[in-house]
Amino acid sequence: MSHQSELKPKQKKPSYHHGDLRSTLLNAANTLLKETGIEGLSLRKLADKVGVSRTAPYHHFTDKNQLLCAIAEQGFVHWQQDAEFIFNQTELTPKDKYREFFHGYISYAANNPELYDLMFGRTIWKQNSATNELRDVAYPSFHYQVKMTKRWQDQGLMPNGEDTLRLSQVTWGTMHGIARLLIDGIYADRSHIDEMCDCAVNLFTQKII
Amino acid sequence: MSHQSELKPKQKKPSYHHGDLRSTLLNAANTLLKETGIEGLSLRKLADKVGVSRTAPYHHFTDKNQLLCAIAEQGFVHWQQDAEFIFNQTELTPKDKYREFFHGYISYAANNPELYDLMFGRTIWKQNSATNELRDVAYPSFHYQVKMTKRWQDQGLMPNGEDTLRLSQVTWGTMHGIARLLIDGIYADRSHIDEMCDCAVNLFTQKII
DNA sequence: AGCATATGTTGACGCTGTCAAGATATCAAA
DNA sequence: TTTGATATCTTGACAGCGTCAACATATGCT
Repeated sequence: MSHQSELKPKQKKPSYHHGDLRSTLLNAANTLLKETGIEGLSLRKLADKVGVSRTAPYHHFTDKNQLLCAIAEQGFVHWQQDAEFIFNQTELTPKDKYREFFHGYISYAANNPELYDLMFGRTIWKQNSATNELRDVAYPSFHYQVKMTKRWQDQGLMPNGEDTLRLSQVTWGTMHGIARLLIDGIYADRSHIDEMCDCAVNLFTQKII
Repeated sequence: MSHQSELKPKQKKPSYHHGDLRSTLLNAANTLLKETGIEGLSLRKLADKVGVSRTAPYHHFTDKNQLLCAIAEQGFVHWQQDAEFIFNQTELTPKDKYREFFHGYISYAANNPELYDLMFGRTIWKQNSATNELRDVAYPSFHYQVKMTKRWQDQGLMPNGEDTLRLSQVTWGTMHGIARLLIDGIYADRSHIDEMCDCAVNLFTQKII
């Protein structure tokens, strides 16, 4: 109560109401997530860090789950932007674009392990706990990947004989699997990222191009 | 105290000491894991189910983590046996063997989602929380996979140009990724398992064989 | 001005993992 | 066979967690 003034920097007059608690919580949650991982992220610590009482967040997120979904939502937006930026590079050959995309995906995961874990992990997706808002952002990202796979097939970069959806699931599965092996530290090391990516790209793309 | 006799079936005389608590706990934990997942598996529920007090398990496992590692350990033993059984099938061609192995891996994951999640998930591996006993069982399983990849290369089934370790990481990554997508219900459905596996096998194996 | 609503607070509950201290059984040595 | 060490199991306690209920205060509309 008395120490609140110190903890709300951008507020001229310390007031009972925070004013911008939702986004402040989201930002702090992102930081806390990076530092301590999903397991270490508790609503109480978060509220404490922001300087509000433990139950204040419940006026902005019905659930801990909703908070996690909101963080993941932001992650998907960024991720989608990154992907589109690469696909819009006009000076790259299709193969180089795909290689870039593959490396970018793995790098994103390796550089934001906890966020990746949240976005693509079981905490959210298992047991249908993803919010509708999250689905609305995430599903188009998934579809976008399928669309690009179709294009790669049309361009002759990837085998035309395979069903597009299956091929997309397999190539995405590969990126996802490598990302997870790296993040979880299972028999894969960060120093091998480039070699692993190149190896995968070689396997998936036709020799001709 | 008075109800203990009912809860220890294979014990003639109900006694203060359980007699075989460690393995009883492991069995019950496996069941509980299947039913409720890692998140739902608590030491207290487990102890209650077995009919002992909440802290009794601590005389057999220093930690919840140690219990989880012990369960995963059993999983790896079974998993390794399954893999070896396939590799020892003499009447199959190398490609069919590989296909069988791939399908087997994914099926194992799909049929034992919670166990797979424990064996290959971040709960255990992240932050170096795996016990030495678990490593002693798991690492050889990983190496075995590399050994088999080398053989597939020698047989001309997989491209010889790629580094064996990288190739092994990529193919395993693919299986792991597909397994995770299935388990976590992310844009992959159980009904597509066979098609996805076949697609991946096609991509990884040479057309000639 | 007054009232509904949004947003903040403390108190409480049951769940969790785990430590400490005490109870009881088992086993080896005297 | 008695004794004492050790293994095993017990209850009590603590802090941390998510979350509900009840209450307090600020904001905004009529």
